[in-house]
Amino acid sequence: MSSSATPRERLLEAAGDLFYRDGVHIGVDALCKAAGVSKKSMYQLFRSKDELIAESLASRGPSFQATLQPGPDDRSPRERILEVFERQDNLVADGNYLGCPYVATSVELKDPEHPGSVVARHFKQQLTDFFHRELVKAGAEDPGMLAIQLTIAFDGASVRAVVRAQSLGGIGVLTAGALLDAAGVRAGELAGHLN
Amino acid sequence: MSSSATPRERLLEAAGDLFYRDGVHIGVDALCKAAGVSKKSMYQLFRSKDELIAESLASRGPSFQATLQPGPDDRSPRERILEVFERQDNLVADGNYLGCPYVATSVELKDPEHPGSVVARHFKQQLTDFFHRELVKAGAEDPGMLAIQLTIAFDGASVRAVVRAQSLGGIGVLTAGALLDAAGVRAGELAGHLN
DNA sequence: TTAACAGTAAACCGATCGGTTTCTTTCTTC
DNA sequence: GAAGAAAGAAACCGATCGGTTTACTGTTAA
Repeated sequence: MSSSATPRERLLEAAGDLFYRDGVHIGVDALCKAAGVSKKSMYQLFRSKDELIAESLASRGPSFQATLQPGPDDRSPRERILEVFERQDNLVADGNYLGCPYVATSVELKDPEHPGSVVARHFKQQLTDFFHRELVKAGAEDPGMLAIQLTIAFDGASVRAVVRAQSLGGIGVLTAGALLDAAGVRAGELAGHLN
Repeated sequence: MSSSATPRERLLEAAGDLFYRDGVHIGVDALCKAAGVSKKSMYQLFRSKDELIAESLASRGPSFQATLQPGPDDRSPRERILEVFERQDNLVADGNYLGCPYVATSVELKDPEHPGSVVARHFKQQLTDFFHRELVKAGAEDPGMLAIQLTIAFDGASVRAVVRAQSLGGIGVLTAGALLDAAGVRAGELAGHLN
């Protein structure tokens, strides 16, 4: 039950929800009310609203990662990469999708030195790193470059879902597939199978 | 000189600048002060701040289009498409790039029915339409799909520039090129030259 | 000359902003 | 049961929010 969680946990959860749903400009009063925590407690637990923004983003990192990235299995790197885009497609299709929380926060904050922007940059890099690991396994020629291209496809698809306010209908998966095709990363292929 | 422009023009210009630089949550007082227009005049010229957001976005549409899309020339569709990504690369490299104004506004507003979001959706479609026209000229197999993929690459590259707060270094051009490669749209090729 | 108009400056409205403070309740731990 | 810490409720701070109103200043046109 949520009221049994500590004030800190309740604040982080409410902040994650409300900053995502309404944007980081939502007021501290509304946030504390939603969390069932007094402002006094909030300002004892966090130095400022800005710090709460950053910490709430950071606390959701592992959960977002688990949502998007498949755990270890024996599928090919290409399949595991495309799985990320399929999961994104499902997230969008489920409704209430308002874009990648890290991107949204970065865009709203404007300042790249804001603690929230720093956290966002860090977690965005983790998705690129996942792509990179898989591409190395696949023996891709330029895994660094291709991992960035896939991240671009991911964020571009996310933006499309937000701007058009509709489902992606597999266009993200297709775009990622096209990028993998262009780089010669084929299905079922592992580095050891080459040559 | 800007003070010789009409109050309406001054408001639209200041709104375009400040909503982009600081976000749409900037106050009406600061905006009117920057425009050198009284709040009374503003509320006579625009029904609400929300309408001003939408109108300022719309008034900048043609200028943004001219900045990104090449005019008629005799280069190949592929070259003209890649030109868009080169111009985006230059925009980012010039500094003070805070992402596509339409995407930023959509993300900040959250509500897809907000008049600003409607305008943003409309102008984003115009970029996709440009890609589509060029791809038809090039005789691409599925110009509608590919035009969307290119728009995804464009917005993904834009997001990357914002989140990482650094130049793109040609990654957008390369990503678009890879998508065109995967679809078989080659340099110097026009529909009439096929077969 | 004067009446109408367009525009600015600034006060004003209730509400909310981020943040602090005071007071009270609740819970733990002897 | 008493002492002490933790945390909630709510008042409070100056500033700002979107929006309205009043009062004054130019310009224009009859």
